[in-house]
Amino acid sequence: MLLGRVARMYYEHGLTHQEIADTLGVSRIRVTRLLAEARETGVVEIIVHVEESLFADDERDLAAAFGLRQVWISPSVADEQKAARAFASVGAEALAAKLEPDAIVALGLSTAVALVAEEFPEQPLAASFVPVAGSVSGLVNGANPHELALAFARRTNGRAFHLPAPLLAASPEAAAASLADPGVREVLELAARADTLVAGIGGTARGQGLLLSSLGDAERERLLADGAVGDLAGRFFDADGEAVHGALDARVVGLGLDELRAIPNRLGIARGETKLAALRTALSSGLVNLLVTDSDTARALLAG
Amino acid sequence: MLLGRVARMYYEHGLTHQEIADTLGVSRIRVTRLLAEARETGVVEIIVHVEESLFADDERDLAAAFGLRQVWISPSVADEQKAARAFASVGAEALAAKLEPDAIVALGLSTAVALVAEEFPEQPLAASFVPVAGSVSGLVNGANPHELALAFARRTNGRAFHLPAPLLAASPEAAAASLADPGVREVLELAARADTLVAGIGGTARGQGLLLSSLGDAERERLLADGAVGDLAGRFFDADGEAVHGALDARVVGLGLDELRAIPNRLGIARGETKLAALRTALSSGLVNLLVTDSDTARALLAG
DNA sequence: CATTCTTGTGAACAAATGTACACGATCCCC
DNA sequence: GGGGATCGTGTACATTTGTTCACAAGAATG
Repeated sequence: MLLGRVARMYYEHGLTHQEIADTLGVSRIRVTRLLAEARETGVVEIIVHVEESLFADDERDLAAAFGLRQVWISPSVADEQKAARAFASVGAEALAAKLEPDAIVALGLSTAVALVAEEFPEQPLAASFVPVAGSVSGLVNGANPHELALAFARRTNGRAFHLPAPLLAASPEAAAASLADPGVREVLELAARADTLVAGIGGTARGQGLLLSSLGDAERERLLADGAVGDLAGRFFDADGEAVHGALDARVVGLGLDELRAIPNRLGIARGETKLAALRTALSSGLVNLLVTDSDTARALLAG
Repeated sequence: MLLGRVARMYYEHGLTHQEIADTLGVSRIRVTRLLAEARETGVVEIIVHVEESLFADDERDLAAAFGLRQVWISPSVADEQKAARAFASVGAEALAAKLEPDAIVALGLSTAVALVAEEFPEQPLAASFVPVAGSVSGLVNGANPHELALAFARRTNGRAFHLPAPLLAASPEAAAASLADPGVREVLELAARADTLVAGIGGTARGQGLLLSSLGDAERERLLADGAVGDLAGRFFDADGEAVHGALDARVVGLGLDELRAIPNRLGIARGETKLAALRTALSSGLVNLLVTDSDTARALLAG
């Protein structure tokens, strides 16, 4: 149990890596790595005894300003990688707080939610994770709803459902055919009965989000012309938070905006300047009633 | 609650001091200090989940070799200050493990025990701490039995007893007079009924320990001539672990060696090459049955 | 009111920690 | 048995952390 000895020498007796290496007859670098391992595996547990959250003020203000049930804010830092991880871990905390055992969780496709899945603590919850829309083809590094469901299910010892359909069908007819499939119907009906929705909120800037980047410029222009300001789980909405019905919308295989809105807990996960407009609308129109964002975005929302 | 925010940003989100300083608008150095404070005050708690102790093998071997009930070993490091603190904290752990609520603890004078007192965790035990011998005059930085008792009592919300007498009286007659004092008698009788004795073990090298260093060279030579190899709580013993009766012994105001030996838990706290001979005798003759030492001393004892 | 002490601060430096890279061993899959 | 991937390792370096020092503001003391 070298790991444990090293961990105790370091954390309980305050020896340096070098001193530990000397007494144990191993290299310093090995001690460094053992300590990292000890932290990762939970042999070393670090607890911060603070009830209040990091940005309690802003969280309260934001909830009040937009009539949200609860808000979680992660610290913004220059280092994008760190900011992303912090954001994801706050997202995981938020979801964990809202999740009861045996809950049904509806998942929108989103890279943000994918990161949350990676940070989600391992705990037996026996929840069901259900995609609200089909999958994107090609390489999308784990952001497909189905993969999200799998990742969450693995961590919570829960069940993952698969929606065997594309997010965007080739034509409205193809979408209708997909929706008529009993397997697809069944899963979407389950998603519609979810207790909690977890979804990213997308903006309309070029290349934003998985859905938009899979479209051509022409289709994007069309969306903007129809008044789209952002999307929630693959469904675009306008400045009033109402669905943008059109050629694109008819090709999406997934729950509609009204069905999403009928889910009691709707956790929106988004940050960044490019998402501001979409966020404002989604928040003020009640598309989501729970929010995870970062401190910069929070301040921008409060300032606006 | 700046402290808590800093602690969470650092330990939960992994930001660096500098990043935290930037987001919070304070200097980096201040963040460093807040984090140190958070650890000290217990806002941040670090737990190492390891059952087995650091030197489990040596502890078992040492206990077997000398017929001890239990042994605790602290890591030896080159940095003397760190080694001393590690030693003290292991000593504190050992004592804490043996201490039941309302226990009576007899305390020998010893700088080692003084360090243990400083590291002793704050916990309500309501124990009684009783000196087994009188006090040394002059500046002895907290190692006087009386001060030890106070330090322990403060940390455990317990009671400290005072033995109003010198450790070493000017003459055997003066010692006898001290011992005849009802206040002194009472406290010593209480000490004799203690559940646990905590004492350092002294060697006979020049300048060693509080008692020896207060003696002249002539008296020291006399002791050696009488066969003394070390002392326990102010009482010198010979190679058989038997009391060295003589001029010096008659001047000590405190429990005798036989009275000390009658205490059920006898925790000896000592480390270092200069203590080896005294330790060997104390251990093999059963003067103590519980031992706290460091890994170097432990190995030397096992090798010998 | 002057003055001593304490307390808190940051700059500059020293020390400790973490990371990128290169090397060698081992395991696996053909 | 030959590549090729993977793992564990240490060196050299970059980054982060902690410590020392000097200074300034405020509190306690004369």
